[in-house]
Amino acid sequence: MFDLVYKLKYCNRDCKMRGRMPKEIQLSNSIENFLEIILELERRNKVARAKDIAEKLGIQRGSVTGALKKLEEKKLINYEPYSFITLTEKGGQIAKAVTRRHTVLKDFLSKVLQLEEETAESTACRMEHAIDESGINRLADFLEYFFQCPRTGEDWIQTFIENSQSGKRDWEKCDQCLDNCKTRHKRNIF
Amino acid sequence: MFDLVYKLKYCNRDCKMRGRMPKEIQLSNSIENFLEIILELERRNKVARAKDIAEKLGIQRGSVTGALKKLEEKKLINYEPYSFITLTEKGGQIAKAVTRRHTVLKDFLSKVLQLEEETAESTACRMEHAIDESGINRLADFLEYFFQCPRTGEDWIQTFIENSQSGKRDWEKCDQCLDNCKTRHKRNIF
DNA sequence: GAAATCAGTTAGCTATACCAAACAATTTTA
DNA sequence: TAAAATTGTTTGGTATAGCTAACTGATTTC
Repeated sequence: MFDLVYKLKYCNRDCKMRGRMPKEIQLSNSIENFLEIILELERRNKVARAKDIAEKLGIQRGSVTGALKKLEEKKLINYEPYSFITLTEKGGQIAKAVTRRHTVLKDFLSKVLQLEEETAESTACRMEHAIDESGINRLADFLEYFFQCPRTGEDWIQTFIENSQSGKRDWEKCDQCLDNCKTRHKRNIF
Repeated sequence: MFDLVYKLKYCNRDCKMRGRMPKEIQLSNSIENFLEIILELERRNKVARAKDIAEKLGIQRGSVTGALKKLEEKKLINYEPYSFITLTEKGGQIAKAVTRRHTVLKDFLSKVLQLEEETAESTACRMEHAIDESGINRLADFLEYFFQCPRTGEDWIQTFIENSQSGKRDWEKCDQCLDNCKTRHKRNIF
């Protein structure tokens, strides 16, 4: 029945809009957002409340009730009418994974690409549904290594930003720059 | 009427799922995908045909007709029933922008993060709708600078991948590594 | 402890984005 | 050029994800 989805090459495999995504395979962006926000509220207030979820997501309270029922059906939250809301084990795991994807992406956007705080935040929030675990793990590794390796890190970014703003490329200075790397590295070791 | 969308802070501003996105502000993922594929087909065959669009997107021919009508309404394509399909000026501009976002993201995923071809492709296809022009421009700058600067580029990536696979960090070798950078840089200049 | 307020639910509605299957137009080909 | 095959459209339907407004349950407050 969902054969087509798998027959496709490249992006189209996962690009199809949501109307009829096989449930057991992937959660919709909307559901991932719900879980993410419920986790946040749980951490802050022990339990999540429909009103706060609605506020955070910028949707009406009425829309929340429907979504909660769906989350309950999928056994992602503990919920019955008028009760408080908590994540199940399964729901918690997914919520944490989504949150991690968000954080890693935001770090890349703000710390490496130096996008503004708000832009990084909103972009990460949209991207977090688009990258899988292997991808996000690689990006996390990248970030870690990037800020540890003497060849990269803060000062590389500074030079990159300067260059990308001015458009100039001054390869005369590279020798000096590499020497500075060595100096900094020695300072960090001792 | 759409006030709520703008009042929200952080990600939620743009994270809301599609049912009622103000049309003049942003195109849906689905529409961006249509434009992208029509551009691709146009470049290959001069015009796009519903059948090929359906195939590329992995949807039924019937679903294409409906979408084409919407695209025509928005003046993004030239279309009337049973006609061939071409992009309007406006549609072409958007299609090119989407395609560029796709390409830049894919380059980052495959060339920097070294994700497999297919994973990079499908991830880029999902991410391309999530990043704005300023973000993609910065990422493009990043890629350009990353592969030009003697401190980064191919060999940095190789070391990063080795390190991220083995998990080991051998900061003893950094001096040698930085010297190698200088040597390579000299070779490239002369 | 009753009235008022706040929070959650329900009901009915809209828009997007798809599907399948029947049908119609266009091309191909025999 | 008529039948067959292909391509495009229409129709009626589903699922998601939201909306508003009326209503109901729970909690304050006086």
